[in-house]
Amino acid sequence: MRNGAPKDPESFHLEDFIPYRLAVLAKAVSTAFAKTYAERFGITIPQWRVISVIGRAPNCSASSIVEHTALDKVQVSRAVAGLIDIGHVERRADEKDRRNSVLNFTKQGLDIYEQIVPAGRAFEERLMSVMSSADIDELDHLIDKLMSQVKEL
Amino acid sequence: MRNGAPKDPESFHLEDFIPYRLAVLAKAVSTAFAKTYAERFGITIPQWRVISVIGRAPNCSASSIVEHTALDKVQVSRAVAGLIDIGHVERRADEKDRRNSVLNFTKQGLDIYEQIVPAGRAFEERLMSVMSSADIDELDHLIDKLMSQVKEL
DNA sequence: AAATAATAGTTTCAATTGCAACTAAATTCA
DNA sequence: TGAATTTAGTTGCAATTGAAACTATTATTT
Repeated sequence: MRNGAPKDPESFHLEDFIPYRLAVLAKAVSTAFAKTYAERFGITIPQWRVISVIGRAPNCSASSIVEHTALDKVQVSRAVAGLIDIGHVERRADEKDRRNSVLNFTKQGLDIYEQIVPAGRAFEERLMSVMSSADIDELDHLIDKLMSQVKEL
Repeated sequence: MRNGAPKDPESFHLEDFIPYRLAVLAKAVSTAFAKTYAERFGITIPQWRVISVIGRAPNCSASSIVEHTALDKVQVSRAVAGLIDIGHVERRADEKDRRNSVLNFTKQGLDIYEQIVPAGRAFEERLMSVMSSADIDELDHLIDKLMSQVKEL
């Protein structure tokens, strides 16, 4: 085919279209992962992300969670509220700036965190077990590259 | 570190976690892509998928759309209903089996389809423009591999 | 042939989400 | 200082989504 020639619309295959393929893959991965903790720990995907950030950065604020989770402030607010409801997280006000919340695990929340992180690692390991370490490096690299490019569009 | 030694939960970085990275990337790509057609054509992501299938397979049924779009039958039903509402698609009953619908573009819908496919290709091209063709092959291969693996979990 | 089950697709209702408006606290500006 | 602005986070409301029940039609069983 001549270079740059228009292609027939009919020759467009959704299943080969990268945005579609990425969406389907990401959804399948998220769903499979959520199944490993949803019933077991009674938390949602946003709550999982929030827990992982509080674990790394105790005493953090809701806005620092926003920065580290690709969740917006409404999603974080609701995820945190849910975690407080079920007794995994406690919130106090920052005495230096009372607009900021200071978030930490309860004893129970810490316990969940310590189970959840190994479970996440185990899931990732099973997911990646079919890939060589060169594949994994390549995947990381491609995700980074696509992520920067999509921000340019 | 000793092989297989337990890692500190604190050393878990969400931003390096493949399921998270895939979810964030896929969402960014879908959102960026949707922006290129949402206002311009007034359609949603599921409707985009439905249009692309009807274009390839005129006279198709809703269930064949389900098979080709990773949408469930409720999503397809609603997407098709919306496309009928805005005059892009028409539905008749299959005379051989009146449970099946037979879906086709209206004249207007065909017109949209013929604009939308090149727009999709152009988006994909811009997205992939930073990647070598070896990268693209690798990406396709990695997506396939992950997709098969996730089904096993 | 009548009853039963299966298939295609739709609808209902509850839960989730997303946006905009809101409250409260801190900061800047006049 | 006091008024206006900005920042942190929450809430209300409308739109979207998801699961289960439902309708209509065809296929199967007895």
